[in-house]
Amino acid sequence: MKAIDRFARFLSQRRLKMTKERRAILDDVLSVRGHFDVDDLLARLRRSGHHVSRATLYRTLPRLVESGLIHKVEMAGGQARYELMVGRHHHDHMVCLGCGDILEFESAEVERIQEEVCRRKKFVMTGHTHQIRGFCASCAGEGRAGAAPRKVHG
Amino acid sequence: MKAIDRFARFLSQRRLKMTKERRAILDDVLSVRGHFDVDDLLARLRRSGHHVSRATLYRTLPRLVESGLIHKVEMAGGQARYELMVGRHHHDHMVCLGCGDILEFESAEVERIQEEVCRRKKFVMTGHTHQIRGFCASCAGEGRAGAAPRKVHG
DNA sequence: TCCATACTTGAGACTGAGTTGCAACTAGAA
DNA sequence: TTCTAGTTGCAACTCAGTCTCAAGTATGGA
Repeated sequence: MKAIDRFARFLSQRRLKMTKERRAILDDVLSVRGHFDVDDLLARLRRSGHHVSRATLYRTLPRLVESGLIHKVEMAGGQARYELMVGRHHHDHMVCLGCGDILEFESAEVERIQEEVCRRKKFVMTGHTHQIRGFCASCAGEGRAGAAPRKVHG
Repeated sequence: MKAIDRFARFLSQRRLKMTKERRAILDDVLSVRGHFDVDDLLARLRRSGHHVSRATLYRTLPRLVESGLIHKVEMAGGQARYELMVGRHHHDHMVCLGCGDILEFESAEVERIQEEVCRRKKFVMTGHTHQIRGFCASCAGEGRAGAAPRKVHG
């Protein structure tokens, strides 16, 4: 089933509407690979001639997250990033403090341990965040002391 | 070695000064058990007659973190919490979306896997965040649908 | 003990990410 | 086509945290 149809179904199931703004946002999101933030998305939308307001974008992204089409990555410092989840399964992130790059990793074992921990404490898990911070191979190579953290778009 | 002496040494090693504000903040932090945020701390300081400004508190907390006396816990949504690390070692958190409670867990195995992952990708880890979100035993018990997330102090 | 000075402080302005109120607009069921 | 609940853009707002700057102070040295 195509992503747009999944979203349409998701919306109609809760009496929400498929507007041209929502369609434009989803189209754009589907065309990106890797991680993006609100500004990336907004800039790309404008470039492609769609004038979606920042407010609408902020209102739509949670819908896309709920529908399972994208995933929100909470970064330390409070700004969020997103990534497409269509055809992918859960993974966690390594964030480079040098170049801002995000690497992915997954570990069934970590998932298993988490579930075990929750069972032991009778905690009902609804989600988790597992992020490793540090320096990627190339940033570490050029000497991490010199690599000041910077925000990288795109 | 007492915490205050550790902090004094930490400060003098980098030509920073031990002021009465910093002493008051550390005193207060040492008296709390569990997790706290900036407002908790500020309120307690005022109650105990110390008038430390918000700005100073925000300036001092990173120093306490660097010195290893406390640890910063980045919460989803962007507000930070802190916890005393004196005499404790690393652990991660389970955050209850119902009552705001924070449970702790630790797993040497997860740490091991993380290191393995980093080695494989030649990533130099400087830190990590591993948070499980969900509902604690008592909030899950009373039916999680009804438990709206709320912010709890203390 | 006194001094010099680099480090600190408080107040308030500011920032950046995200949210909200509201009047005008619109998707989509009937 | 009509009706109405849901949606939009804008601008004002919130919230956590940062920054500026003038006034104050801890601390090593004379």
